[in-house]
Amino acid sequence: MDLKRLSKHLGLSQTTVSRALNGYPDVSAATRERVTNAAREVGYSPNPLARRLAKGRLEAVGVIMSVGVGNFGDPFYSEFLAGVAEVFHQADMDLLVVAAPTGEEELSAYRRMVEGRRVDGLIVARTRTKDPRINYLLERNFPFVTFGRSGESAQHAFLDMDNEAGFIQVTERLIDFGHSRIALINAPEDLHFALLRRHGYERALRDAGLECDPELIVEGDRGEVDGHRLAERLLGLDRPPTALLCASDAMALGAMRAVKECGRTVGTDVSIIGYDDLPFAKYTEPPLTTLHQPIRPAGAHVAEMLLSRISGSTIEDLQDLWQPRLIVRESDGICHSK
Amino acid sequence: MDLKRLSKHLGLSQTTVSRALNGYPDVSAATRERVTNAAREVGYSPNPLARRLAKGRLEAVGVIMSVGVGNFGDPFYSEFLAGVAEVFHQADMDLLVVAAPTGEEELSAYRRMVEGRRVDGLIVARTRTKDPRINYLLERNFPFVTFGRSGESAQHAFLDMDNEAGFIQVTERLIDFGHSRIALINAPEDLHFALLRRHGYERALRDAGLECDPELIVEGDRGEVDGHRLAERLLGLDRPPTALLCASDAMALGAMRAVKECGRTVGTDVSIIGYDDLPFAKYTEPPLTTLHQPIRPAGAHVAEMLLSRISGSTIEDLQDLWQPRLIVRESDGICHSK
DNA sequence: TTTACTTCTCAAAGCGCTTTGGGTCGCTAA
DNA sequence: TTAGCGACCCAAAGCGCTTTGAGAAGTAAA
Repeated sequence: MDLKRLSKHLGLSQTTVSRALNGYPDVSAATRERVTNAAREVGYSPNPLARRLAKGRLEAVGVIMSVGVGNFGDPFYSEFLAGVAEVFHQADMDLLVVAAPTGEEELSAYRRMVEGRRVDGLIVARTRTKDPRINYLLERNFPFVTFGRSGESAQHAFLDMDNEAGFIQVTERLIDFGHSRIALINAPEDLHFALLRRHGYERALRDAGLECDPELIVEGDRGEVDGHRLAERLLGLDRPPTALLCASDAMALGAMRAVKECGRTVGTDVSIIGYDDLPFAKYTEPPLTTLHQPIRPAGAHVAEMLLSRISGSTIEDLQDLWQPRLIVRESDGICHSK
Repeated sequence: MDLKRLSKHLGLSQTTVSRALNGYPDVSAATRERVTNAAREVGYSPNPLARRLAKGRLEAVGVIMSVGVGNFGDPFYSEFLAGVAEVFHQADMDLLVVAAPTGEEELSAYRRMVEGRRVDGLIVARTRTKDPRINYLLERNFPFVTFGRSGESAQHAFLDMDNEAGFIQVTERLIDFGHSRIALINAPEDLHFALLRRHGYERALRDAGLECDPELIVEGDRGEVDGHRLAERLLGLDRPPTALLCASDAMALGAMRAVKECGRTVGTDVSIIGYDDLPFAKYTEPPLTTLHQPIRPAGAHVAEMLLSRISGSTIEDLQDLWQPRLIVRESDGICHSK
């Protein structure tokens, strides 16, 4: 059923029916009522394509997942998208998602979205310090908000976890436990959050007057596997660390294995702290101390920010920092080495 | 830049330019060349809205994630969507995703998609035996393909893992190890795959002439938590099981904890087998024996199936069953109880 | 020279909405 | 009585494409 037939059926013009349905004030209450009822009865709903074409708004937003090869098990997007999707659904906006591997192809996916006029705005996650996607969007002056800051954060809307504060907190915790050789098993530092985490780590170390041994800072991107590999290497050092700060629970899990394999015990001999608070973290042995971040709510919040960005809010009002929450379990503790 | 301006610029009609760009045979090679070049130069790309409106095709498909509360950490959709999204991106189709909790609201999300003419087809995952979404789509005769079978599988396109075969295999494996009291910690059985897994389990038991004790079949839906709770209960039975077959790695992880808590050791005293082969499964203690299913490729395949369904393929040609792959690690073994 | 095709191009009619820019009608105020 | 003003309603012009139905030009056959 389309507008034409509906209006014919009602003996009214398309104009009037359209305006009645869209809440314009220049139609009488009686007419509006009649129209609304009829519309409901015959199950009329406007063709969104036609509506959008006429209005010149897309009523759609997009998110481009940057997928790696085989980083299965990363629950991030599941949760994040759930939050995002729900908000846009409420707002009657379409959410387009595409998956592209980081790199040239990724950028072309962005171009397709903006130059192909498919969406009114974009969400970008997994931000990098030097992020070509952000530069691109900035220079096209296209509405977007990021989850995570970047090198250009001042110029765009974002929600981010306060990674620096989080890592200051956990590093201080380890220092308080008496650890002085604390290693950082970080994510690749082109990811901006990883950089900030290192800053937090170094800052806490410096503030406590501790040496900041570059040998103790390593990075990798393959979760458990790299966590294991890197921890192994660290523990083999002449002066091995007594605590391992990991950029993710997955890495922490790999690190745990490495610790056990060289005959020491996690929590007493060497402390481990993760990040993410994945459900399995409660069930590792020992249960993993970690930092919690509410991904789903974050997704929802980013979505809301984009909505208000699109409707004209200024960037300054759209820059939020959330605090991660420390979840104390049993994988860390007092330093027993001399 | 729009068609009108481009064609004016070229001194041609919109018709010709349009047809040149869309590969119609009735335009001379020279003209086509001229048009294509000009289009590239000025960066022309057709407005998808207008195109779709004119063609009467939406060039979009949708997937509705059924999100529960707080089932964070479920990497399923991350992987699945990555596969799906990539295929549709290649095919130049938009992928719409919405998230809705199971129930009435979920169904209305489906209605919005089909009656609101937003997509040409849908993908439905996490199918249930009696699945109102499937019934709805069936009765509207709307193109869709599911990941997972349902009570109505005969009537729709699907890709599914052969859950029954998978569970026959692992159950037989445990039987071969000498286990006779094997428990099944299942997902809620309204999820069709859970039902099929039980069938496989029961079938293997019967074929081996073993008793099929209903006391040993339990279900839950909260991953680690329920795995732990249910295993605890099972181990407290008068005649406790010596093997726990779990519907997911998450549950298996919870179950492992329960086993250890009551002082027995996983793999020798009680065998545990999971399902999913999440990355952490390699790093549990002991490493978890499990069934692997390739989610990302599955997503991609489902997407391709939908594409061919939309372009007219018959349902019979679109019903595939993939075999899960057994990953043997160390959480199961010979039964040592008398 | 016609006739009959090809080959290439185009004007115009949609697709299903929204919006602009008037109208018409009945009332009040002058 | 008439101008002026709300309150309602409508015809028509887009939005930016695709597609239909035909026309013009050139070529080959008769």
